[in-house]
Amino acid sequence: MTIRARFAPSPTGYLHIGGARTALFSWLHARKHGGKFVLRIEDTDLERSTAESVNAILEGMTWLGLEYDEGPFFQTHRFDRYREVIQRLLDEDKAYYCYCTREELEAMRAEQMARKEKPRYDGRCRARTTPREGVEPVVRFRNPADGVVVVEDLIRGKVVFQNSELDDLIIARSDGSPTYNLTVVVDDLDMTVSHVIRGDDHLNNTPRQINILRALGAEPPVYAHLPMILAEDGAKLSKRVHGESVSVIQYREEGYLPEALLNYLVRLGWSHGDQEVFSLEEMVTLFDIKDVNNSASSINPSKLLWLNQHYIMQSPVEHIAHHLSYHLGKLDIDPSHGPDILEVAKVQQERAKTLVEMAEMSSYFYHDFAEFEEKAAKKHLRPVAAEGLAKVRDALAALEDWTAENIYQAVVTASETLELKMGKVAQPLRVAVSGRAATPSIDITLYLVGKEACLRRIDRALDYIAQRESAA
RNA sequence: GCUCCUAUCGUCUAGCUGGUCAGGACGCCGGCCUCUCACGCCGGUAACAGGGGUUCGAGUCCCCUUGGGAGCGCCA
Repeated sequence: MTIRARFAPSPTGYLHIGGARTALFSWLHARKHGGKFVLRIEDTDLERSTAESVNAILEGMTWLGLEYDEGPFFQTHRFDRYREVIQRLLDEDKAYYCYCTREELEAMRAEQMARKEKPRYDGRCRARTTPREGVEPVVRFRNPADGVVVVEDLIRGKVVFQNSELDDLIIARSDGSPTYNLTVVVDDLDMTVSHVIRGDDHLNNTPRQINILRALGAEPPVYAHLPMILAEDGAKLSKRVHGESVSVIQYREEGYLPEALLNYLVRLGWSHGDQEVFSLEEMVTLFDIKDVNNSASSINPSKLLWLNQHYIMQSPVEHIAHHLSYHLGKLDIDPSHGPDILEVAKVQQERAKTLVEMAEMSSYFYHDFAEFEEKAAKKHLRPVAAEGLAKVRDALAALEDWTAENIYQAVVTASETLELKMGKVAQPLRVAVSGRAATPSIDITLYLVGKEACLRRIDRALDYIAQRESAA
């Protein structure tokens, strides 16, 4: 049997972190077994589905690199097929028309709740043979009244449901459109899906789907229900309370590498001994859906950040430069004017936790900064620093070859002649040239900023100190 | 309310068929390195939800309680 897994999001928003992990696990399962990964868009809810959401999901999948072998299939394109199946169930008396109005159903539920019973359809239209005037009927599936449904879940093990707990669910609305539980079953069947890997929240739907499947004379696929991903505060992830931080694309905008997010996600509910870092290839070979945990996990932003930094450090510099260029662009910086972006990326690789941070801390390489960081200037651009600064300035101005090595020598020589520790000269110099107290090593920093800009900025710092002195 | 799922450091987790000083990672704290920041290195912090069983022995198996989550829609 060839393995066929699928990811079936409904396009009612962007691709969120939980959906991304579900997609990843399903994708990994398919890849590991040399199977196929199918993408299906569950857009039968015409009210809430949007084309923008479809695009956002596809964009998210592409950015993560979770390419699909088939699809995207749209359920809205398959209505004829669903109608056919519904008709067949009706013909075989495995489904029936229900003429209850929404009001009646609501009243029934309210009564049941009042009696502390589980709200469920009581089957009052099961035996009805005549239509009701003025009511467009829905179609209900005739669920077996007794016996049990056993879900053999790859993650949960055997889960048993009593048929008596299940009611006759609606498979077609009064306008004839099919509902979720019907479309899922038909699609998984038609698309010969062998493994349904999805969120835990669907576990309770599974016995209903199995019953429909059996009524259709089919055998159920293999199920694997993934534990939920909770927000940092342990609450359910929601756009309303957690904002954009649940959107995959938002992570891209905030300077995360897709491989870091993927690595972070794969460790949520899954592990392989003590290993923390996994390349995509390793995930594919090491991942086993059976090893997935069964309890929910909360997302931990600081660990994601750590992984992101790890990947920024480990990646080839070209790869980082490519991403850095995107984020510099967002800051209105054109990296073609200024130092080689490869060199910038190289020196910043181990200092930035995100690419956004890297872009921000690299801006002074490309243009003069507006003003000195207040704290840095206060601490380092003091009158006592003026002499050292002036001395280095002259030494730097005299340099014929603007190389990191020569710059380093100039700084060392200046501090030695003044009998100062190197830091006493380097720190003011750093602030003068970059506007801030933390940069790559002083020689590289000056080298990348360039001779002309360095001298100009040192003069500016000297003016600043003089002004400060006269003000005092 | 009913049904289902679930429970190891703050967080992610290891702990296969019962015997470990309950391990790793992130974070946090301290130290080293050092021109700053960061990296790196060294060290520290911190957990088996509670209660019953089974057993010579339970984080591990069973039951109960409590906590958390999901579902109970003409949403998916």
